[in-house]
Formats: sequence, structure tokens, C-alpha cells
Amino acid sequence: MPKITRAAKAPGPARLAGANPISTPRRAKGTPAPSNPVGARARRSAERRDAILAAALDEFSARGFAATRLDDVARRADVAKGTIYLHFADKETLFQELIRVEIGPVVQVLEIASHTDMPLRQVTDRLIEVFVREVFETRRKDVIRLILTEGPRFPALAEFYYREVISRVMTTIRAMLRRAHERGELRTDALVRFPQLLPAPGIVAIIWSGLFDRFEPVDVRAMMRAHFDMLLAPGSAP
Amino acid sequence: MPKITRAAKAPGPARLAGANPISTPRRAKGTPAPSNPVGARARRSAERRDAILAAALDEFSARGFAATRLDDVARRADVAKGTIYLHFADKETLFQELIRVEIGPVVQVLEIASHTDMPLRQVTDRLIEVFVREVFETRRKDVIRLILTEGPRFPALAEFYYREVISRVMTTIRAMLRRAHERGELRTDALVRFPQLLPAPGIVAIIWSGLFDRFEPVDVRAMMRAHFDMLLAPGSAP
Amino acid sequence: MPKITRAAKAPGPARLAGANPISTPRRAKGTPAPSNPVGARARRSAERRDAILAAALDEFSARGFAATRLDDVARRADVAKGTIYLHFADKETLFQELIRVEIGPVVQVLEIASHTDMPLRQVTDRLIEVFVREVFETRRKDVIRLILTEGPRFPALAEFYYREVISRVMTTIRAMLRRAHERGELRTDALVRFPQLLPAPGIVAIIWSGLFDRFEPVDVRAMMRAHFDMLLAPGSAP
Amino acid sequence: MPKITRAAKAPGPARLAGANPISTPRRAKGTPAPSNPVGARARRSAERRDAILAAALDEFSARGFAATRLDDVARRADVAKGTIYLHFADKETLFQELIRVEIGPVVQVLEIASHTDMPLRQVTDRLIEVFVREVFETRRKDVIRLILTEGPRFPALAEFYYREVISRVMTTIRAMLRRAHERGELRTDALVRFPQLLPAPGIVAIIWSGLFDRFEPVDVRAMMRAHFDMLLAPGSAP
DNA sequence: GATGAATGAGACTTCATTCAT
DNA sequence: GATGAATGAAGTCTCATTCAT
Repeated sequence: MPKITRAAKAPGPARLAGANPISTPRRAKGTPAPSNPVGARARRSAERRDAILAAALDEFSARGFAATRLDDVARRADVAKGTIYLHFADKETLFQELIRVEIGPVVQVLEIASHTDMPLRQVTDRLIEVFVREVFETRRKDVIRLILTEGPRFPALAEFYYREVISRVMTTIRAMLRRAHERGELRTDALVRFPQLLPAPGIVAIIWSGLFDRFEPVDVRAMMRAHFDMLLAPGSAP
Repeated sequence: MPKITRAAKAPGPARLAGANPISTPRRAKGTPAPSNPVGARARRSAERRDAILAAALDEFSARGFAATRLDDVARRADVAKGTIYLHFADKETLFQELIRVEIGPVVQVLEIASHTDMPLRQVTDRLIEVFVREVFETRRKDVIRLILTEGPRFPALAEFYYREVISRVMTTIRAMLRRAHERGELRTDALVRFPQLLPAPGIVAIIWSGLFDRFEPVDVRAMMRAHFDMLLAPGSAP
Repeated sequence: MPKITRAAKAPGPARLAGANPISTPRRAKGTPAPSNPVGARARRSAERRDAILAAALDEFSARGFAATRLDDVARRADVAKGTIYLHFADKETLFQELIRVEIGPVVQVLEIASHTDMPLRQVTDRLIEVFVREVFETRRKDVIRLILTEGPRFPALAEFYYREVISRVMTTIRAMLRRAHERGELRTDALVRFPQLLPAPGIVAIIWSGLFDRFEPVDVRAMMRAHFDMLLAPGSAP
Repeated sequence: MPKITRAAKAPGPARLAGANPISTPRRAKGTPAPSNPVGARARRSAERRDAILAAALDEFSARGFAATRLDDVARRADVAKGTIYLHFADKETLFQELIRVEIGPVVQVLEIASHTDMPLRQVTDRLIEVFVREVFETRRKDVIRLILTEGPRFPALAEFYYREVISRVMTTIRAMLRRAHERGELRTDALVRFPQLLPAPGIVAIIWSGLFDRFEPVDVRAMMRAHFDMLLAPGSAP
């Protein structure tokens, strides 16, 4: 087995997916900042904060929480090391904030997408698109991966994530699935009992891409479709 | 959101699943060691090595690679710090060895379990049992989780794992699924195209257990059965 | 034979020969620093760097490269351990810099002193004075001793020293000696063929002082004069 | 300035100059050892001791005292690490013994060579030969170099060396030189006042060879002759 | 006597955090 | 607010020395 070497340089700079439909409403875009010297300062400060978060995501994703150096985050965000501490109490708080800021919007969208009585087939099609476009093809994929990889060592993070995301999403999905089952769109109640199985291919795809994309890239969309095909294929008449 | 605090103490001491059917045959158990003064030293040395590996698994699992202190590994293994370096070149090598030693046997068992022409239903039943008993209920679950969580930062580890485990297992499983499909046991070829979907619930369960077991434990066996129920339910005649 | 014991404490604090004619012009002495708030930080930083170099010379001289603890250097320079690494990449680089910073000026002075057509007698008198005042009675003597004692284990150091110092000085000296020989000031061409013999008593004095000064101090000036007396004594008529 | 790198591997195995005229009478060569089982063990033990000393000289010469690992000494001597401690109390004692064993014979020879009323010219010729053959071309050169380079950090070693070697040799040489001066073989009393000047080229050659042989080897014999030529050239009549 | 595995003090180096400017 | 030099606790790794076999 070859020598494990430190993961190479973190990849290039990344926007925090600002222009996406799922956007973080951090600061009103229309602020007439330039003319107001006070507002200008506040805006610069907020920009720095965002730059730090973006840089932090890059670094945490590339190296994990423990191995990330705030020095590198500062350099990538193009601020001084001390500036980080003007915005975040410490490394852990920075990490937390990162997750919180990025994860919130996803939940809303997923909840909205699931709150419907459309045929399950249409819902899943929409979920696939939302997942691929808003998560898998953005840096949010990295945020999710960070939760999966760092969560076990950060109980508080896992709890936050469970409370704010998982339980809410699961409740919504479960309700939707129950209605679908009652409408006869599901052959079994397996999905109702284990709603985790619905997003399972998404989870697997995120993990796979982090580990094995170099060797064998995965086609998420196709894999998710294949998965839903199996779940929703019309069963034999009961 | 509560403050993320460093994961508490790593859990209690753990055997390296020594008595399992999938056992590493390091040293013959029946050796009449005490009567052999020459072998005694070698035996003690091997025992220490095993103790270090066991301790390392506990610590790496609890804290991740970067945050694990070799001091703690030594204390847990009840050896001096320097002793670790008699057996492993450095922290990375120790981590590698840990994965290598534990992962090898699993692959063999999975390959054997899949090399069959039994009805798919029976195979999956067997796979569930093997997975639960030999992986999920042993420390091997933690090894797998370590690969999933640390893999992204250790390219060499991911490569080793892909080459030695994933690609081999995937090939075996795909062949088995193809035969099953040809025998009409699968409604679609989705699984043949994406064999990752077969073990998906196992992966999800390992991740879930690491993150959310405190809040909502998962019944792996039931979840895997539910998953296979959906995949294998007889389809409507085309 | 008595037990060899670790050399006692390194001797007291030493200036890096700052007020000597051969001075390193790091920072203008007359700078009205306190009134300039911007330069103040940079000045403090440069002072710390100098303090580290001075402390390092003391410690390396007293114990040799390998046995010197950067902890002690830091304590002596009155800075934190980490501060050393703000100025020097590692222990070796610190050692290198030390040599480089101190050796440079010496070469220039020696070259200037040798570039002359004065009678050899006068040149040697001047060389004695320069050597004694600028080398033997300053910490530069310790730098030279460090090169002599550590050089064999540091090929790169020896190479640097040969290239930057020895070969240049030797060339200059040889030319001067050749002219003196042609003017009939030397009885033989021995010195022209082996210019090393000219500084030999200086080398021997540096070594002697490091080893045996406690038992029998050496009068460098007198020894060098005696040496030159022999070399330059008028020969028998040819 | 290039990076200083650790001196490469210590050079090949070296006999402790056993067959030289200046031989260490450690163990009688004619011992009928093989037939005597007890003597055989003692002989093996003595051989090991010698092997350790030889290996130690190699390693200490290549790396210096502090950087030498007893592990390497043991490996080179082909004994176990613990064996060293059967023969020498600790690393320092080993180093001391090394110097003591090798230096003793040299002194005797030098004293004998100097105790003479031959013309100085003849004495110096003989000294050159003895020095070159018995010191410069053997591992004793390395021993001398070790004294010069490690002496400053080992007061006890310097003292031993001064008492047992330097002072005795200097006394002998000084007496010889005084007689030569009285016989009119020296133009000045410079050498009588500074007998160190006589061996100066030998010292310089040893240092030079350790530092710069790669770039510009030195011809010791020729340099010493040139030196003596200058010292002994007939002066003008006073 | 010989071995070499084990020990643990100690060295170098890193990096989160602070604070004077 | 912003900076980045300074700090020092903490981590990895080395190696002289010991001691059971």
C-alpha cells in the first residue's frame, strides 16, 4: 500500500454559491453603500466575513477541521489572521457558522419541494434536479461532506444538524411518502418506515465523489434515477 | 446552536474482533508459549503491536486522524510512546496498517458470499447477516467509517481502498446481479448499472450511526431488508 | 582520565560585535525610531532577529550545532520559542545565517588589506592587527571556530565557506605573495605555493584558544609576529 | 547559500590501524585461543570491544559526538546495542576511550623521534614521514580531528589531551628546538618561544582535508616541507 | 555474556490565539 | 477595525539507557 500523503493544495477559490436560487440573504444587494461612508465600512466588513467563510470552506473541505490552518484561511481570504477573530470567536465557531450559513437554505428548498401532492414520480424528478443543481454541483456538496466526515467528532454539530435538518426533512418526506403510499404509488411501505432510503443514493454519491472520482466518476443524476426507478416501478397487482 | 465541543473521551477499550469468523491469523492461539522462552519475547512483541492497533482504532475513530494524539494511543495500549515507533514508522503508517489489517478479511468474505448462483433473495439475506454480524456489530464498522471520513484527505488511502476493496467487490457484485437479472429476478437493470445501490443502505447506516445514534438509533437489519424488499419485489409483467 | 562532562553553561551574553569597524549595517543607528510608529514594529522585529542570532552564536559556540537546544537560544535571546521560527526556517537555517552574516564583512576587510604593494612586512603587520582586533578579540573568532568544528559534518557549509571565503582570500593572498617574491622579499617560493601557511598561526591560535586557554593562554599577536619573523627574515645572500 | 544537509553516510569500515608500527598492544596475537574455551570467550569479547571502537571512530568522525547514534555504532560493529554497555559505561566513556586508545602510541613515537641531537633538518624530515604515514594516512587523523572539533565542548577531554599529549610533546619539542638553536640551526628563537608553529602545517592540513578536500586536495608532505624550508633556511649572518 | 525490545525524557516544530500598533 | 508579530502549549519523533530473556 502506498504512503498516505497529505492531500494536495486545496482547490481554487470558490464563491459561496451566492447567485443560486437558494441564496443566502446575508446583505441586501441594493444598499446604496458607496455614498454612505459608514455603510461602506460595514459593507467592507461583511465582504470580509464572506471571504473568510468562503476560504474556510475551501480549506476545511480540503484538509478537514483539525488539519486546517487559520493561517491558510486568512491567506486565501486575503485578510490578516487577526481579522478572522473579529468575526468569529474561534476556529470551531467559524466551522459551525460555515455549516449553519450554508445548510439553512437547503432545508427550506427541500421542504418546499416535498410539500406537495404531485405524483411521487414528479416529485422525485424535481428532487433530483434540485439536489444535483443546488447541492451536488455547488460547494454545498462539500458542506454536506464536511458534516458527514467531521460530524462524528463534533457532537454539537451533529445535534444541530439532526435537529435543524434531518428531523425536519425526514418528517416532511415521511408525510409525503405516506400520502404517496396511500395513493398506491408505492408497492411497499418500506420507504415510509425508512425514509433515509430515499436520499441514500445522494449520500452515497457525495461520499463516492470525494473518494473515488479520480478512478471512476459517478453519474449522480443517472444513479438517482435508477434508484427511483426501482423504488417506484409499478408492482405486481396485489 | 450550541458550542461544538471536542468529542468526549474515546469509548472503552475494544478488542480487535479477535474471535470473529473473519479473524486475522496473526499467531496460532494454541501455541504453548510459556514453555518456549525464545518465542515468548516475540509473542509479547506481537501482543503489543496488536494492542497498539486496537488502541489506535479507538482513538482514530473517536477523534479522526489529525486530532489523535499518539500519546493517547500509547497510554490506551499501555505501552510507552516510543514503543509505537518500534512497530510503525510514523502516525500515517500506523493509520494505514490499521485499515489494511482490518479490511483484508472483509473483502474475502464478501467475495465468497457473492460468488454464488443462489436466488438473489437468499444472497441478500446472507449479505445482510454477514454485514451486520461481521461489520456493523464489530469494530470494522469504525474502520469503514474511518475510510469514509478520512479518505478524502488521504489520496493514497482512497486509492488503496478503491483498488483492493471497492473495484473487486463491485466486479463480483455486478456479475452476480447480472446473472440474477438474466434469471428474471430483477425488474430493471438499474442495479446492474449501479451496483453501488445494493450496499447503499449499509453505507447510510454506518454514517447515520456515527452521527445520530444518540437521537434516533437505526435498525440496520430492518432497513437493509426493507431496501432489498423494494429492489427485489416482483415487478408487474412488462 | 576524568569523566567528560557536558560543557558548563555557555558564557555570558555577547553583542554581535556591533561597534566594530567591520559592522553589519542592518539598521541605521541614528533613526529617530520612537517617533515613527510604523517603523517601530519593524525595528523591534529586527532587534529580535539580531538578539536571536547573538544568542545562537553563544549557544552554538558553547555546545556545537547538534547539542544546542533552540529552547536555550530562545531563553537567552529573551524571546519565545516560536519567535525563532518567524525569522528562520529551522535550526539549520539559523546556523547558516549566523555564519553568513558574520563572515561576509571579514572577507572584504582581508581582501582590502591584501590588495596592496606595500612591503610585505607592513602588510603582515596590518594583517596581524586586523586579525587580532576584528577576529580574535571578537565573537568572529567563535564563528570561525564553528566553521572549523562543524564544517566536516555540513558539506554545504564547507562548500559555501570555501567558495565565498577561502578561494577568494587565497587568490588575493597568493597574488600579493607572488609580487612580494618577485620583489625579493621572500627567500623561497614556499609561501606562494602554499598560501595556507601564512594564516596558519591564526588558525592554530583559534583552535588552541578553544581547547587549552585554561591551561596555557596563547599570545596570538606575539605568535603571529614570530611566525612572520621566520618567514620574512632576510635570507642568506643568493 | 545552499541548504546544509546532514553529512552523508559515514565512510566504509575501518581497521583501527592494527598493523602499523604504532600498534595498540591490546591483545597478544599469539594467544593459543581456539584450544582454550575460556580464552576463546575472552578473545571474542576483546574482538567485539575493538569492533565497537572501530565503528565508533567511523561514526563519531562522520557525524560528531552529539549526532552519532549508538544504534549505528552497534550496527556497524555488528553487535547488539546492549553489548556496547558491557564494554563502556556510556556514550561519553566510549568517546573518551576511543581517543585514549588511539592517541597514546602517537605520543610515544613523537617523543622518541624528537629525543635526538640529529641536525634539525633530519629530524623534521623524519617527523614529516612519521606524521604522514602514522597519522595523516591512517584513521588517527580522524582522531586528531575529533579532538580539535569536539574538544571545545568537552573540557575533560581537552584537559586530558593537554596533559597527556600537548604538554609532553611541547616540552620535548621545545628542548630539541633549543638545542638546535644553540647549534645555530635556527635563525631566530621564534620556534623556541612558540613550538606550536612547528606542527602548525600538520594541524592546518588535517583541518583543510576535513573541510575542503573535495574542492582542492592538499599535499601534506609538500606543504610541511615548504614550511620547514622556510623555518630552517640559512639566515644571513647576524 | 549477548541480545534487542522497551522505555521515557527531551528535542524540534506547528499553530490557535492574543494584543500593541 | 485591521494587522501580523509574538507567544507558548502541545504534538511528533528520536535515541541513550535498561533489563528480561
